[in-house]
Amino acid sequence: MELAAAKLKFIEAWGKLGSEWGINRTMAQVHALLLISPEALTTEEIMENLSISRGNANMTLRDLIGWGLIEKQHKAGERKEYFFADKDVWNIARQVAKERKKRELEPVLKILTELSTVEGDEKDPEFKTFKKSVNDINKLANNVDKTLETMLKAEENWFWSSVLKVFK
Amino acid sequence: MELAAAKLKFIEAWGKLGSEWGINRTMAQVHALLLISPEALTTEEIMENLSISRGNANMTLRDLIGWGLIEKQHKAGERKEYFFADKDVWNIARQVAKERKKRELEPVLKILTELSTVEGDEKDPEFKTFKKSVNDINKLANNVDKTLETMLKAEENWFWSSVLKVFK
DNA sequence: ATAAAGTTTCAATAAGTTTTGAAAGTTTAA
DNA sequence: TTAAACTTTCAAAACTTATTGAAACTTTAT
Repeated sequence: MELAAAKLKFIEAWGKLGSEWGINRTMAQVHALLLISPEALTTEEIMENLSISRGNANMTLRDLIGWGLIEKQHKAGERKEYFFADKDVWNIARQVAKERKKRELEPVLKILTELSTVEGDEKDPEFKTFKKSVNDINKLANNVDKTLETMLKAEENWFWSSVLKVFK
Repeated sequence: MELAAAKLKFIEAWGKLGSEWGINRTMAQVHALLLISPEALTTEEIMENLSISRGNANMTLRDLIGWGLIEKQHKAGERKEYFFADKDVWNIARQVAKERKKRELEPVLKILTELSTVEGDEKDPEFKTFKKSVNDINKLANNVDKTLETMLKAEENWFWSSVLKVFK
C-alpha cells in the first residue's frame, strides 16, 4: 500500500472508531492527522488536509487540547500557532480513560450512591429487585473506578506486565 | 428517596450512560426498566412505562435481544410475549464487551494489520512517523483484544479476585 | 375460513448533532 | 495608532440518527 493511501485510510478508520465511542468524527480525524505528522501543523494546514472550515478546526483543536491529546507549539519568529499530538499510545489511552472517568463514570457513581439509599419494604419484590440491581451495578462501577484509578497512575511496563501475568 | 422516584432516576441515568457509550438512549432505558422489574413485561407495558411508540419498542426489544441482554418469555395459556433482562451484572458486562469487541475492535484490528504492510523509504520522516504510530496502536489494540478475550471466558469470581489482586 | 390478537416493517417526520462562514475580537509589528 | 495577521464565536444550514404510526403481516382460536 502507498503511504498517501494508507494515511487517508488511517484517518478515516480513526474517525469512525471515535464516532462509535462518542468522540466526534472530526475530532478523531484531526487527532489522527497529527498523530502521523512528524511536524506540528498550523490550523490552515489542518483545514486544508481534512477539508474542514476554520470554525470547525478551531473548536476541534480546542476540544483536543481540553482532552489533553494535543498541544500548541510556538515557533520562534512566527506568529502562527502550531499543533502537535503526543505520539505515545500509552499516554493517549491514559488520557482518554482519565477524561471519560471524569465525565461519565463519576457522575454515574454519584447517582448510584444516592439511589442505594432508597427506603422501602423488604418484602416487596419491586423494592428487592430494584435494590439488588442498583447495589450490584454500584459494586461493578466501583471496581471499574478503582481499576482505572490504578491504571492512571501506572507506568506502561508495570501495567502490561501485571495484566499479562493475570491474563496469560 | 421514594422507590418510584428512584426508578425514574435510574432509568434516566442508565439512558444517559448508554448514549455516551454509543448505545441508543431508548435501548438503554428499556434495558434499565427490565433490569429493575421483578416480572417479565409485555411490549404494551414497556411502551406505556417509557412513553414510546409500538414501532420503537419493537425495534429496541429486538436490538436488545441481538445484544444478548434480554430474552423473550412465553407464558402458558397467553399469546402475548413477555421480556425480561438477565439481572447478573457480570453477564451484562461480558455481553456488552463481547458485542463491542466484535462490532468495533475487530474491524479496526483488520485495518491496522493492513496498514502496517505499507511500504516506503525508512529515511522519510513522514513514513517513519506513520509506521511507528500504526505499529504502536496495533500493539495496544492487540493487547486489549487479548485481555477482552480472556475476560469473556472468565468466571466472575476468578476474574475479580485476579484483578483485585493486581489493582489493590 | 375468518376474525381477533399480536408483531413487524418502513416511509415520513422529528430531534439532535455537527459544520459552516462571516463577523467580531485579539495580538503584534511598524 | 493603525492595519495586517491571526483566532474565536455563534446563528443558520446541513447532516445524521431516532421515533412515530399506520399498514402489512403472522399466528391462534373458533
